[in-house]
Amino acid sequence: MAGKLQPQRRSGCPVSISLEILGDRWSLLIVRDMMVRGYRTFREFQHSGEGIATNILADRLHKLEAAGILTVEPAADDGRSAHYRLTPKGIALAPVLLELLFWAAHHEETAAPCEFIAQMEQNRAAVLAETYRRWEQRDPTPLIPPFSPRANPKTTNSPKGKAKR
Amino acid sequence: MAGKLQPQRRSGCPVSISLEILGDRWSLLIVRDMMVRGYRTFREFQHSGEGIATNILADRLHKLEAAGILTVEPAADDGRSAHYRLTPKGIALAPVLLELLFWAAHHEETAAPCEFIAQMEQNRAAVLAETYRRWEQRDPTPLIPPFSPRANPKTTNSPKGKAKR
DNA sequence: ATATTTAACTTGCGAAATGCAAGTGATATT
DNA sequence: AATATCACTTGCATTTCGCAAGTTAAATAT
Repeated sequence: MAGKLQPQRRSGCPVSISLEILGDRWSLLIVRDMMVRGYRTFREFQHSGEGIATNILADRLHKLEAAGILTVEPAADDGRSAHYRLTPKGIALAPVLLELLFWAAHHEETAAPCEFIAQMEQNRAAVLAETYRRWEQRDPTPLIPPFSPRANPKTTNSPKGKAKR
Repeated sequence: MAGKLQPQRRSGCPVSISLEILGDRWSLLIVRDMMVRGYRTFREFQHSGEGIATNILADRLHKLEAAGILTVEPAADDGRSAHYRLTPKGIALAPVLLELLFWAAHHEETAAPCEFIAQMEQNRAAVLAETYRRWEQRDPTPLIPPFSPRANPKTTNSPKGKAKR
């Protein structure tokens, strides 16, 4: 509800502005989940592997919505659930995510197979086109399977804890 | 001196790893200063417009060095000063910065002239090649002039304050 | 019809990061 | 010899983060 508007920018530099909106450890990860994995619900983000806390997740979803990067609407089939979706402004982050992917794949030890990365790098345009198609057609099948399936077993409010009382 | 090694990764996803290293409001801005403006000294980063606090700047420079993104060496001509320089891993962030630049230029109100942006988008490869050449040859002339020259007049430890006593 | 789950949050709280102003020490300049 | 500059560091108040637990409404099971 609180449509908090940005108080002021520290400069007019586009890079600086990007970082004011997206410069934290979680925002782009949520965008990744929506973009390449087809995630749409709070629950899916929560269990996507990196173990984001629920309060932080709620906060980031609000901020991304306020920034015009995603929208929310109640799920048609389940009154409890909501569906988050990238806006055109949100899906336009695809090239940024792709370059971050390539950079880390080359310079850090990641779970991404080199061969797979090389293939994507040679077909950059096709990968982006397919990403865009999936978004346009609301195709929720994952573009890329999650690397390293069981990365962080511990999750806040683990369903394992079976509500003691 | 404290070469602090990353304790552990939250997942093997390259995007996630990128964000663990670069996911804050300042790190990529320092990389931008080095890459496109040719900045090399603490002082230049400090006065680059966005008003980073000196303790944060020192911290980020250490972390970027620890991550292998930049190196430091004492300045040849001035014993007080140090020169920071991007490593190959650091200059490889050029495509990421470029995409962040394009994204904000299209979707936010920035100080970047549309015409200028359009030209860069059409010559992406050339822009990257020139960026790389400048780095390789240690050419410090700015690739892009700072947008919005006088953005944030207030700076920590402003030199205006003329050391009262 | 009632009890139990489930989805999506919110709240409380200690720990860590951030931002600001001032201070320090080693050069360099006047 | 005195002063200015560079690259930090320190102290401290404020903000954000991360974790665990609690809440509300809607769906499902009994």
